[in-house]
Amino acid sequence: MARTAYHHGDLHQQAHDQALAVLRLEGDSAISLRGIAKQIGVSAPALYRHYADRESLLAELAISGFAALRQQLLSVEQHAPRAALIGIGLAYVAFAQSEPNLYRLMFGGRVLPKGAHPRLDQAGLGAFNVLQDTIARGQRAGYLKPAPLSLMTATAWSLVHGLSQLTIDGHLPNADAEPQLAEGITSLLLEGAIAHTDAHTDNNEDTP
Amino acid sequence: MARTAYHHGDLHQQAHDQALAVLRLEGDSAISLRGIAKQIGVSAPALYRHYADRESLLAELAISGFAALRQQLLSVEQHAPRAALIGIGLAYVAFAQSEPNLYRLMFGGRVLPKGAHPRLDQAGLGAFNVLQDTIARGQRAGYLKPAPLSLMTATAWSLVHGLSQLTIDGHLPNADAEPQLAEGITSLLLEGAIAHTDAHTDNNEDTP
DNA sequence: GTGCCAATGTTAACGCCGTTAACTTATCAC
DNA sequence: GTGATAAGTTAACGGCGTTAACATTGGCAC
Repeated sequence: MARTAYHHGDLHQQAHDQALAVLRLEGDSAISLRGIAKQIGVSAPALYRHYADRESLLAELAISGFAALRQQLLSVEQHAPRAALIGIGLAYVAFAQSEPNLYRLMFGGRVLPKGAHPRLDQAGLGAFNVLQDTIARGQRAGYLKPAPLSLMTATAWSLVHGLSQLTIDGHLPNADAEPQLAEGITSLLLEGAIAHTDAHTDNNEDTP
Repeated sequence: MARTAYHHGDLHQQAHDQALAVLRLEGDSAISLRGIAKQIGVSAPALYRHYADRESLLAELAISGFAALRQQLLSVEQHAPRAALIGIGLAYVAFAQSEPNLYRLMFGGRVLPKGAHPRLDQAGLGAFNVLQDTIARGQRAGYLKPAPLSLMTATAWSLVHGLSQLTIDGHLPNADAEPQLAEGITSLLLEGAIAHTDAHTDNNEDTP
């Protein structure tokens, strides 16, 4: 069976793209199968040949979102431990801010109760692992204290996820100095996470 | 106009309670005005005498959620700075875990785009201020370093909010040791936030 | 080439939803 | 009592997800 052009063409991909466009502009609640079908120029039940239901389409959007997040995190320079850790935090928050509606879908928790969609869980782990690997590298380099890896990863992820969510929803009152905020927050956490080897125990900022 | 019993009774409050019950059991997307009206024993348009639309009902649920969160945070013992800070973090996460669907509604971001509902924003600030006051107290006591208050508050809030969201959605892989996790995370951040006065630079736990 | 099968599309319909319009009823002020 | 008004009613519109039943088309066996 050809995947290039059949009755209509690659309806699967077109529906995915159209749904992503609606998501970006109006959020996931504005995604309707009937609306997508109409804008593609196809009948609504045709979508059910490619997606089991509306939730499956949203899950696929979230999966591609996690893949994109993973790629953005993988592109962070990994030479200097401190720069890598701060860089990955900034990259994470930057992704959420560049795709707020997609990020809300990925972590909204309303769709797909976490164990229902194996591919979605795996995609989330793929992004999570990049963060964990960076922290493990910082530990092996002796930059981070040898606390349990799971604890440090959970802490770092909680921080960047919380900051992402709060900023894209406008909850932080003084979000004006936002880039400095992300860096300042990451640095503040790092000061509690670095190994105190009599080298950098105090305010050791490397920002101009 | 009496507020005790009219045609039906206190429909406003009953609708609120019924919606909250549905929210707790099935999440906000399961809240339908028709369903609530039917279970109360009233006609669906009757609800429009008390709520402008479905979003207003959800906003009111979120407002009462923020009030409940504020009360829970206010009940934290405020004597010792470190105990107060860890206690408020644990209380915050405990609230999210005890009311996951309500917490998702409060911070979901899909409903009420942040500036649309003034009472909702004010309720959020009410909870936020308790956290900020605790941090300010810790600074005045000399326990926390004199970094900008907005930065420290944003960091703390990001951390507890992120941890709450990740745990209630089951994203943290090893959430088995969850109470220890919340405390360990809070302590880890604190080690970067406390003032290093040659008094408690290392692992200075005050828990049994 | 022909014929069949499975994949992919169509229209019609069901039941639910939010919301509005038009109307009815009960309570309070006087 | 008698309006005015708040609080309820039924009827209806349009949109939604989803399913059933039917139609079409591409590709493969022969």
